[in-house]
Amino acid sequence: MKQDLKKRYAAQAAVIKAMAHPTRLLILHSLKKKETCVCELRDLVGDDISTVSKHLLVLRRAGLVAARREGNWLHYRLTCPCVLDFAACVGGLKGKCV
Amino acid sequence: MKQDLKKRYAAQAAVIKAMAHPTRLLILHSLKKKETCVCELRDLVGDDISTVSKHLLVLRRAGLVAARREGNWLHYRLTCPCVLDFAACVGGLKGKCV
DNA sequence: GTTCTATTTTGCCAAATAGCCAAATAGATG
DNA sequence: CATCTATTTGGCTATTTGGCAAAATAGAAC
Repeated sequence: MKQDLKKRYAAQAAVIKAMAHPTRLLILHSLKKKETCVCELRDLVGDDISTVSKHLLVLRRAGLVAARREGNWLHYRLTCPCVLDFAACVGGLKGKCV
Repeated sequence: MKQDLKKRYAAQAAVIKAMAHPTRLLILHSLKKKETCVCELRDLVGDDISTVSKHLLVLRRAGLVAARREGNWLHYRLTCPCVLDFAACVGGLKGKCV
């Protein structure tokens, strides 16, 4: 495998991996509608808030979300809504393809 | 989180997770060009053939590839080329988005 | 300063993953 | 039948992940 190719696929895989969790997909879809603070996301997801925070860290590191502070709250937002078009494509994969 | 929603995101995440590895992305992109046997993929990837075989199992289970036997060889093919459009979008994520 | 609230970080554990090697399998061919 | 070839499976180890709970942090408000 050529080195530059290897690097490019590693970079792509890192982003895809960040999306590869049900909770994180839920968060991404929720953020598509509007900026949301962590506690609101915790209510939506239902996990411990520290767990939600870790998922947000994963998404932040991948460059998929960013945060904006407003008083005590951190408002998270999607940086690149286009990534969710993909999830829809993937949605009903089985059965549809050859 | 509503149950049906949870299930849908779990199903999507399973497919995305299958794509979330540099070697598997390489394999998928290679298969986009043409059907390929395992030994050819091993040469391309450079890992042990058993490792490549396991990656193919992951992709098969996700419904992303399928195999066709011809003599001694198994020819793998992409079942749903559309999934790769996404990888391109994800490629240069950092820097491009807000 | 202290206190309160939202969020992150740390520590821990169980489960999943990726890789190699060796052994097993499936089909072709002698 | 035995043998060869392509591929898969099983076993092992090292590493990563996801979850909770407790402790730490950052900023607002008193």
